[in-house]
Amino acid sequence: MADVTLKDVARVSGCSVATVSRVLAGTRPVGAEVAHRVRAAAESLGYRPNQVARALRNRSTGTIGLVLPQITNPFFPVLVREVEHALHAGGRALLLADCDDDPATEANRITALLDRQVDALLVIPVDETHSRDAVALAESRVPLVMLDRVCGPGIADAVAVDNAAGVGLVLDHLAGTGRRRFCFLGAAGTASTAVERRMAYEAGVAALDPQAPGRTELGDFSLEWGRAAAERIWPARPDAVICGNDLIAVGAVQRLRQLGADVPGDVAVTGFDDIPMASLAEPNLTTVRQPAAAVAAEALRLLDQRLAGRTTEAHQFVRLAPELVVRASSIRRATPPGTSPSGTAEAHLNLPLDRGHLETGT
Amino acid sequence: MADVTLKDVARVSGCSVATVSRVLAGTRPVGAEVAHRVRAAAESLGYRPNQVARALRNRSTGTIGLVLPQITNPFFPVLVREVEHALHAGGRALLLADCDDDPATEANRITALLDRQVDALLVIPVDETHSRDAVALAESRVPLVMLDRVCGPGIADAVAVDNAAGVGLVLDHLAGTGRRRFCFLGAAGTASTAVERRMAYEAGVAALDPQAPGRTELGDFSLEWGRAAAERIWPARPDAVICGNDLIAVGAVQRLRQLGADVPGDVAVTGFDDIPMASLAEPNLTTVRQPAAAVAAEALRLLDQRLAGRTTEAHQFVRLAPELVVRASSIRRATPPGTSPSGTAEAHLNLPLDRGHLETGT
DNA sequence: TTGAAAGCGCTAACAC
DNA sequence: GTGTTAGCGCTTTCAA
Repeated sequence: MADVTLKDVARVSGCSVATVSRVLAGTRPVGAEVAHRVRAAAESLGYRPNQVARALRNRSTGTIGLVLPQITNPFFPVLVREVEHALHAGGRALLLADCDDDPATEANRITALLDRQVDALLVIPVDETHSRDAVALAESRVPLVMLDRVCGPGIADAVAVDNAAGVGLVLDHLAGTGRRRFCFLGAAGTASTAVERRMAYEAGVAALDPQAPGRTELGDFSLEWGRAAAERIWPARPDAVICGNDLIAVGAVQRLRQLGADVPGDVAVTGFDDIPMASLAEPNLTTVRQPAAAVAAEALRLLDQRLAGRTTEAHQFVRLAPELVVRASSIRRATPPGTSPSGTAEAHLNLPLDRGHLETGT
Repeated sequence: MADVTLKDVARVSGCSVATVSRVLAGTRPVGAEVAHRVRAAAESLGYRPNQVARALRNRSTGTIGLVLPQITNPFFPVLVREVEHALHAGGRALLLADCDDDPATEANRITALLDRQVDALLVIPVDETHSRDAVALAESRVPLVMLDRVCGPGIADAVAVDNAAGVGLVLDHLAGTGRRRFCFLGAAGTASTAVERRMAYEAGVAALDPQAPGRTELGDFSLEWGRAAAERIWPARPDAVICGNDLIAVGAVQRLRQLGADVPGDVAVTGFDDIPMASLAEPNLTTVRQPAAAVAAEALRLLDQRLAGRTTEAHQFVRLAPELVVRASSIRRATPPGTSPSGTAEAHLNLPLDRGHLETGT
């Protein structure tokens, strides 16, 4: 039962290892009768090709590495699932590496996977700048595609959601439902998602609310920080809190309510990503959905393209369109409360509601 | 820069591949001067041992497979993280397989990983009965440890939380805070966690509330099902809803509130696992915390023990103690509402509050 | 202490 | 069509 090799199958079926290999791989024509004998022998012996030997010989392990910042970040598991399924469906396997949100760890993980001769790498870079060198180095050794987050331009193929467009959708929606005092709770780091969302917000909000840039808090993509930031921002009495991701938004909603704010009556709160938690928060969170399955599929398509050999072509950067998911956290009630419960009504700006879109397309 | 082999290092340092191998592996004494030359050459060439070749020769890939039901189940990512970090710290790597909660897929994934010559397998079985054969087969080929969930007795080493003890903690807590009409929303399947929690509930609740067994709903470990089940159970006006996991509990709380129930005023709701979402739900969810880090560490300890050779010893089954985390969803308010808001006060049983514990220990 | 050589299991020339 | 054989890159006897 243990460790049946080609040689065993050859002996039992009375032919050479080469013939057996050919039958099993179907790589070259083989006599029908012999082929049958070989297959029968392989079957009865329970032969399973040793993938390590095959990998050494073929210079291909059939293994893809996925390097991500933190598997406990609730947006990533769905991405992992999509990637895993696609890979196994193609007879490949997934080596997973978790970087603990640390670029140094990320560099180590990447070299560890390269040492293991992965055929290609999928990387969600921890940081737009600090991940650059490790990613660039890896890209020179093996096909590599960044997904969800990216670092630097032209460093490798990449697929990500159009974060600017997503923020644009949020601003349109909030402005269109009468919100006028915006603020932003985002991540300070240089993860590309953090940067892009922050920049898009600044660019888009200027026309809507000139004071808004002064009401920006930057920390990290966590729930705890969302709570703390909400506390700092609330005295400015915004009527719309745009958050860099769903975790921040959920934390913000919790704290705002504790502070006596009515969400969405006094203040709308929006997130980004549409993690499972978003639809469970109280109130359900308006957010920007990332097309996770499409991101994974597109990343693998780019990878297969590189693996198929067109390795010299220029790097591709695919941007996928996000989708606004409007839920309770940003919806004006049919019967608005007569008085501003917090007693701090503010002057509102008057601006056209249908401002230009922010989407940048590809 | 690409593909420096032992032979290259040997040539540059002017000695044989055998010597180079010995220097780098430190496996046998080598002349100090030669050793130095070798190391310098390896360094300057950027030599990295090819793990695949090493694996073929050593009959060990340094790779561990982790097979789990669904990475999107929010309890698993933390387990994955712990396992991944422990493995990489030991110079090993993690092959991840996601079974889509399907035993047939699970069997395929397991053989795929075995074909890739994983040194050992960590398995969270999808199902107590349907996963059995595949796990048993795998266990005969390679060291294998089940974690979190188990299947069948004595099929392999296993480490899991003491689910019965956990349910006991919940029952004690609820009974001790005056709850008297219990009901249970659990999973119908034969995942071991589902079975053990269900059985423990039935065994433990009998003495507290003879009618309780009639108020049991069984479905699956999902939020959606938790919502539906809450709707079915509410007409019976329980004052305590014990759920098989946190997802069910969060769903139940949502629907109960929609139905006008006051949680925890009218009815306490408890979960199991303490996933991140539990502390975010409104109200925060009382639940049973699984010691995820300890589960992972213990599983790897058992694995290393097997890998170290004591392969003939009897299977070990380690049970880890859970911890009750009391949060708002089960706490009686300091000032209880004078009237039962739902207007359906029920007769309460009178039972001693300090019933015997359910814990079974190891 | 060092080198030559065998061989892990497989595939692909290259012969016949 | 089929067999023989040379490696893939590494570790480890076995000799020297």
